[in-house]
Amino acid sequence: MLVAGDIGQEQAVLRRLNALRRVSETGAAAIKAAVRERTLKAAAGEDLICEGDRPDNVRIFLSGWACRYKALEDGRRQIVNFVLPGDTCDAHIYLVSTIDHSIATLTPVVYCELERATFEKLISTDVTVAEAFYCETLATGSIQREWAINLGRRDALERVAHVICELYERLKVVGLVEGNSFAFPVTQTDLADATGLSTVHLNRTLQELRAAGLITLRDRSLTILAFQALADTAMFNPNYLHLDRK
Amino acid sequence: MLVAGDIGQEQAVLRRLNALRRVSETGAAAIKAAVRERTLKAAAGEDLICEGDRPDNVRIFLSGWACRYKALEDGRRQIVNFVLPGDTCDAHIYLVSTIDHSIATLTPVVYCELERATFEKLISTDVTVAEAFYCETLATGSIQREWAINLGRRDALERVAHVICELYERLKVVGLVEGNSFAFPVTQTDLADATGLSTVHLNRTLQELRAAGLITLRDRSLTILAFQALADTAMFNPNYLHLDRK
DNA sequence: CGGCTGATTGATCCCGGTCAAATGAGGTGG
DNA sequence: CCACCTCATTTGACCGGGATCAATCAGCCG
Repeated sequence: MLVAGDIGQEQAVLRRLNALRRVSETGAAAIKAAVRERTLKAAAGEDLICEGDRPDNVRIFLSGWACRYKALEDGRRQIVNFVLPGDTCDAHIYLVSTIDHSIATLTPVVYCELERATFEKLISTDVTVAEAFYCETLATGSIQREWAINLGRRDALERVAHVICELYERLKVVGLVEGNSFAFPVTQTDLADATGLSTVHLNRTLQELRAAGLITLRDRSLTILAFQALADTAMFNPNYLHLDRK
Repeated sequence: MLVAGDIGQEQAVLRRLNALRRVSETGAAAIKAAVRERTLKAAAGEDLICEGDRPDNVRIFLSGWACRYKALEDGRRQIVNFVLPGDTCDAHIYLVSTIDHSIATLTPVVYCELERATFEKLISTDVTVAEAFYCETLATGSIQREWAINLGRRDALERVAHVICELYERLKVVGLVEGNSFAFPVTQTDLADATGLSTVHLNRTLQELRAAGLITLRDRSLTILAFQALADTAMFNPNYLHLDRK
């Protein structure tokens, strides 16, 4: 139920890229064509690529959730970012010799892979396409910086609230928020790994957010009951997402 | 004393870019020429650009240290990265509409600013130049991800050790390590903000590293007494820096 | 029904934060 | 040369947020 129908899935990609930087008509057509060329599926809980691998293709996610993560030798794990429908993973990644993090699916996903030549052809067709993908890279970097302050300087309640606000904004751009609710297929273990908390404390923090009347979370569906209050407790400022929606 | 002589400062830039991805002869010449075009100086403790500003130029640092940081309304601050000689800040940044973080100098610095047109001309002269700057962007993103796991999943001792290992490797590439020592012009307050610790605890952690015989730090000079032991306690793996030195 | 995964709760502990003060190293003006 | 100020480092005492350990519970599947 998290995977939308196969037709029109490229809409998420266009919505996301257009929110970052407007793409021309011809550019949009080229993206659609490229995306349709090689569409793949993966089940939940699969590693699409692992730290240490040689980089291969650029991946564009059409539906479902994934995450980027890094692990320490002793098993500690940090999710460094979520990958949502419409997100592009690592444009130009083929320029480096090894991958520095892993990407795992959290749900069944539909995505497309573009080989280097295909991707380079795509961005050379139209300067607005090249710029949009560049903005995607810049925005991903910006999110990563925000996560640094989230992990380094916010306390547990602020941290969890912040991640929820971010996901809400990012999902809204690609049309996956209805009212103030969205599918939230993330395990508490995953959310703990994303916020740098233990699962026990994450659970208690979620309960605190619920008790404060800020969110509802059950059956993998999250509802924000009071967005502004949630954003205030998180000190959330959406600028860093670079989604210039009017 | 932290600012090297004005002649040949572009060496750091070339050394760094070449470590990321080899640049052609003509590309190197173009970079040198562009860097010489507009060289600026700034004192220690200045903000070169602030969160919320409109992006202006691409900056390439020739000497001195700076940092990128983000701050919360209540004054909490997180340094999200250090900027070292040879580093380029935000290639293509002019594509987004507002800057999401600030850059402050930690020492007097010499850097150059390239306007959009100049930068675009530079990367269009030679594909190896464009690719090298792309790799710089990718490497910066990779470092940011490593910092996420550092802040989220390593304890104080591991964290501080890790940052030191990273700085050692990055400085070595640009020739700023002599033996196992390098200039370390970072205040304990700054280092605390980089590691997400309080200054008090950072101080105690440094003492622990000293007591373990891993480092020496005085008069703004840091010596690594036992690199492998330090890397082991940090669980440091340099792959994420993407410095493919032989 | 048994087994599995994920959510929840309780009890205890400790890493690292906070508060407060002392020490030291320039830097400056009289 | 000294008094004084500022900024960085260091130390001591105490506290609390969040980790850890250990069950229990709930839903789902074969």
